[in-house]
Amino acid sequence: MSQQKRSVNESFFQRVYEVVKQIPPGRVTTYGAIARFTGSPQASRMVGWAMNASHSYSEAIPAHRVINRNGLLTGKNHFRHPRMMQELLESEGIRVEDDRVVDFSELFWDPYKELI
DNA sequence: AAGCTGACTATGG
DNA sequence: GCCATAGCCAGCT
Repeated sequence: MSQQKRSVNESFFQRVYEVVKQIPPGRVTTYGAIARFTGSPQASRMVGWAMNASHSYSEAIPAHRVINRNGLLTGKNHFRHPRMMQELLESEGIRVEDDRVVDFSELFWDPYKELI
């Protein structure tokens, strides 16, 4: 029973990680898009929570490629250094101005379209 | 144990 | 176009 419940929880986090891991370098996506793709359209907060928990995950999760729907780097404060998120993005060729991804709509990576 | 919080988002005024 | 509200749900107090 409890094992079943745990597997459900793992499934949600697992799915989030699986999606995030497949974001190509130089592209970004949103919490909402991942939440929709993982089956809980309104659970975008949980996606952020999953990113917070991604530290204890065995594999590296490119959490810096997950931003909010406005293209803002809302999660930067949760990195080891607040500027790390922007630096990682810029190292992939993404321009960031004032905590916002430039040309966000063009760089947006939609799991539904790209992942099928 | 019940309630608050939060790396969000959509909607309504 | 900004502010308030509500839905979501795991973890923390």
